Amino acid sequence: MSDTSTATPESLSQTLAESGLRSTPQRELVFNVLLKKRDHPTADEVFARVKAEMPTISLATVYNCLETLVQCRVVRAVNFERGPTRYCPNQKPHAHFHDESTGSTHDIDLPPGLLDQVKSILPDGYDSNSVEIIFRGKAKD
Amino acid sequence: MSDTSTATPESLSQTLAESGLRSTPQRELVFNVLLKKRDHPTADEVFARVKAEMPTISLATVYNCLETLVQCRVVRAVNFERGPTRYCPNQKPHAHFHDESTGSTHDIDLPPGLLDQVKSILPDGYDSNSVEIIFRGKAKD
DNA sequence: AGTGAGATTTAGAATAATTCCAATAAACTA
DNA sequence: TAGTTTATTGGAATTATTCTAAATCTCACT
Ligand SMILES: [Mn+2]
Ligand SMILES: [Mn+2]
Ligand SMILES: [Zn+2]
Ligand SMILES: [Zn+2]
Repeated sequence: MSDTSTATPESLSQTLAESGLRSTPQRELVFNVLLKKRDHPTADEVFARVKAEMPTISLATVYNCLETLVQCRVVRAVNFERGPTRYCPNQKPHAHFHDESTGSTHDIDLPPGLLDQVKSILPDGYDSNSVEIIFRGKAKD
Repeated sequence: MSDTSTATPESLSQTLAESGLRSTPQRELVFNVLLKKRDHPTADEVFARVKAEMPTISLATVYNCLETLVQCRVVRAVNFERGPTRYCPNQKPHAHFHDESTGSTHDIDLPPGLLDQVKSILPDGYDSNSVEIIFRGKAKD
């Protein structure tokens, strides 16, 4: 059973190509680091993880790569409070749960139809192409 | 018919007092400016509007007042993308619609029960005390 | 009314995250 | 392989916000 929720490493170079962008070791590594530990890291955290494998990479490049991955829609940028942007490789539509006691962020699967249901509250004249749902609270564990 | 969705100017000093804080001309004015034009201004925008009436106020004070109003829960801080925090005096539970073509933000009323319905998707062990819903798209007008 | 304690405001310095820039390097194309 | 375009890099610049320390204000108490 293959995971359709995220692009696989092999498919990244294809996705990049489809956008007229090149596959580079930096882009591949940044993406792999996001896939490996899905804790919604900041750019700085991605930088630290990536540097362990590619010590010469620069922070500017990490920002560039993340931006590129977001443009290609293989990664989502998440902002739920002032503070560094966080990055998420989960391609499946999902909500975010921000645990206020630990500071950690969890993905919450959405039951089919929920997004449409939520979109249906929009008055006439509002045409939405994306819905973001953010929970805040405390999670067991 | 009184508007129960936002605190009235008179009630602010009471709300402040309940939190052990003082009512000051700066706090009152910052709050009134938010009530007067509900376009989710940034701190800088609030500063500009407030300065028109109180030319000696400082930006630091505007930040301080906004922070105070958020603590007292008479104002909501809104962050849906990297970029300056925006401030909203609508106390009623509501969603935000971010119009990508104009950059403007609209409040969307929530039908009763919707928040509970959305909260009900949370798996066991997740205890949420707030839900935020953000739409992105284009609005007529 | 006068005094002192604590709260608030203020200007400017400091910080954090991100973006910009101009030079180098790498990748693709012909 | 030469030429062209795209990507990476380190450092400077920018933006939004927070911090700091001094001045001012408010309130409670006399
Ligand atoms: Mn970051
Ligand atoms: Mn601002
Ligand atoms: Zn996520
Ligand atoms: Zn609002």
